Amino acid sequence: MAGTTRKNLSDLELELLRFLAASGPKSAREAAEEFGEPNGYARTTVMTLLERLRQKGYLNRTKVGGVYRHASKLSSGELMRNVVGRFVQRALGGSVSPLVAFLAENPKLTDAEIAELRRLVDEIGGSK
Amino acid sequence: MAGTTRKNLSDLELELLRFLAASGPKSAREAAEEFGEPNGYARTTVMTLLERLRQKGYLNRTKVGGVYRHASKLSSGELMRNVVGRFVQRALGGSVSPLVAFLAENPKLTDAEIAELRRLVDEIGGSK
DNA sequence: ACCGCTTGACTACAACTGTAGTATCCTGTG
DNA sequence: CACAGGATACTACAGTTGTAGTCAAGCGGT
Repeated sequence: MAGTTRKNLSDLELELLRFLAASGPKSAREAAEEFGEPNGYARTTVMTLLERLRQKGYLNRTKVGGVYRHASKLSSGELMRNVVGRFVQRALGGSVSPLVAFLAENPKLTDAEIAELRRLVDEIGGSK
Repeated sequence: MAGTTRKNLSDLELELLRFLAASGPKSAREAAEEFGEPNGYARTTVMTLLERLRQKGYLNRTKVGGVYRHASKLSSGELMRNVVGRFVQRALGGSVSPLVAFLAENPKLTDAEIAELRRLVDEIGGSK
């Protein structure tokens, strides 16, 4: 397996990583401006987070024109899968029922999501 | 709404709270034996956790026959909803798509869960 | 060659977590 | 009533997280 077991991410680290994964590689500067500022974090805070993410193995860093560029190793989708999977393990003890229950009670689903669920249900129902 | 915004739970705290919510009120002794021991935690560790949970407002404590009895304020179901909801906010930025995607890719669903999803889909589809 | 500005490294520090030892306080028993 | 034992409280300590300041190094201009 390709090292899916990286270190834990804190909430803030994850938020930044999600941003990076979604928006593509950023210099510290850009990250600070596009993520930090709007969220009220100082430049140095963002840099600390970037460094921690890097040390935890979530980022690739390459110097481009004298400036580092940080890119998430995981795509947005991979990251999300990872995060949800970890959550299901750690917080739900491996059971997905609470997810299903949550979706069932909280039907703020977009059309796409509904379609996805329908597809899922059909698929399972059909192949069974 | 009745104070849904309690303090954050750490992983371990949550694990213990899930146990309490699922198994009913326990004395520290029982919690240590039934939760701590099997998981390799010392008695005092469990007691620390109980106390932290109590301070965070998740437990009711009543002295019964000279011994405290700790009960989760939330039912198992409420707790799970709470936890999932918080996770969706904090870690997924409010989007449930990753949950749907996770379920779609990870179809280790029980029959009951599948039925629940089907019901959900039908319900939404129907009312639309 | 010097200077300011941009980047990045190092340092800081309190709160929270995981993990538990030690000290104290009841309560029943003799 | 004094003591043993269990129950509870107080204390500890290193690692993580949120949050950022300060210092130093490099580069682009004069």
